[in-house]
Amino acid sequence: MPKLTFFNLPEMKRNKLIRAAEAEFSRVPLSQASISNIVKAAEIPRGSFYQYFENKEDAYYFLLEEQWNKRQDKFIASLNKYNGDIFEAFKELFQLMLEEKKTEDGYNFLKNALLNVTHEIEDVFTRIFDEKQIDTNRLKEITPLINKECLNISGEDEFYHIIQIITSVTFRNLVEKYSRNMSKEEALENFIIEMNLLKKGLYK
Amino acid sequence: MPKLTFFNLPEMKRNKLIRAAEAEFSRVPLSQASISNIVKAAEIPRGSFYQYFENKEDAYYFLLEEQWNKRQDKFIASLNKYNGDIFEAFKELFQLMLEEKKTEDGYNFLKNALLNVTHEIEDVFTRIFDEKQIDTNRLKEITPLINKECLNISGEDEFYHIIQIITSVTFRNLVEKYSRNMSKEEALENFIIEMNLLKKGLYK
DNA sequence: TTGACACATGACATTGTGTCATTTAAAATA
DNA sequence: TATTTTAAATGACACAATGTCATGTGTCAA
Repeated sequence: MPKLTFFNLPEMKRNKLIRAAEAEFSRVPLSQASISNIVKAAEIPRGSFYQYFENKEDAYYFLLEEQWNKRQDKFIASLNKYNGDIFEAFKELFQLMLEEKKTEDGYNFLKNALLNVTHEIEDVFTRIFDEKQIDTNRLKEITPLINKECLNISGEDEFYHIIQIITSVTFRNLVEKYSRNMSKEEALENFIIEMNLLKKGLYK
Repeated sequence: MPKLTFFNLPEMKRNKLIRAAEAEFSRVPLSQASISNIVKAAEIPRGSFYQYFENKEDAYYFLLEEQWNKRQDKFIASLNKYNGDIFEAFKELFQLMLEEKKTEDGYNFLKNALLNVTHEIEDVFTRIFDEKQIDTNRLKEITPLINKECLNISGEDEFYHIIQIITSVTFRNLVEKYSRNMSKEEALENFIIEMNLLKKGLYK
């Protein structure tokens, strides 16, 4: 997390810094991003950056989580909207991710994140469902919303694995969309085919 | 690919360099690995490294592909062994990957690869199945081996997606094994649960 | 013997990181 | 208001890494 001094910053200065960091992380993936570029764009001295953040990663994950939290909320809203149909909720989340326009700031930020998913980055995306991360998952909110009637599960344990499966497939479809520069329509079509396969089972 | 001079190197010198590179890429993930460390361990001058490789990445992907090709061969052998049962073949591949001992050189190399899967790295692991990569996929070998009788598919198109699904789930199980430091047994158990869910379908 | 060529070498310019002693500003206290 | 204390800002610096390039070395064919 950023240090206290960051949050105490006057809004204008903080926003300028955030925009500068976003621009740098949109230009190149985390590992190639440079603090020097960020401070140059934000017009702050190098030492100040370290007054606000531990390091590059600290700034990056702050931005990534901020972006992602918004979508988590929308996902939970979708679950409500579709009476707990988890497939429909994932489909809506997937579509939401496709909406990002190439011209918008967020597009390249997201693209760089997805094409360079370290385990830590994937964690940010999936921790909402992660049994093991008690403090950041939102299973208590999600689980009761879900309509388990239509899911083909025997025990509570299997439910967790179902989420894991849907998540990995959704995630890979998203990565592929960006790596292959697919159109919205093409990406959605592939996604739906795979979701239907998941539903009906791969085996006779 | 490494340059010609690399392959012309006397075997001893080349092996020493390979071992040095492997050691460095086992120590830290690609983005943090340093050429300086490699040349120090290999006892070659810095300029020589650039005589042999384009850069760090060039050396890395050479080693990664070398390691992975061996396992691809074993995967195809498994497919034969189980009369084209793709689930059994994937299970054997998964088990093979679990066999890596913590003490062995390969363990940390693999771990660093899996916990920092950029799109390029994932490509190395999955290109054997990739329709779009005509020169490196091995679908011509694999497809005829597969027993499609027991697969729940309507068209040829769906077959490709089935592979995609199994691959993503297998891959994530592998990543999780390393990120959570799971035992061989625990990892295998989870993997089997998810493969069975895939077979029977997630939906009633 | 000489010239051509491939390869080897390490110093160098450049770019980046994280730290720290010092300065500046703001807030608390007398 | 004057003084002290605390927090924040600043940029020079030490260190590490990258990729290049001018120069050196050795081999082989003419």
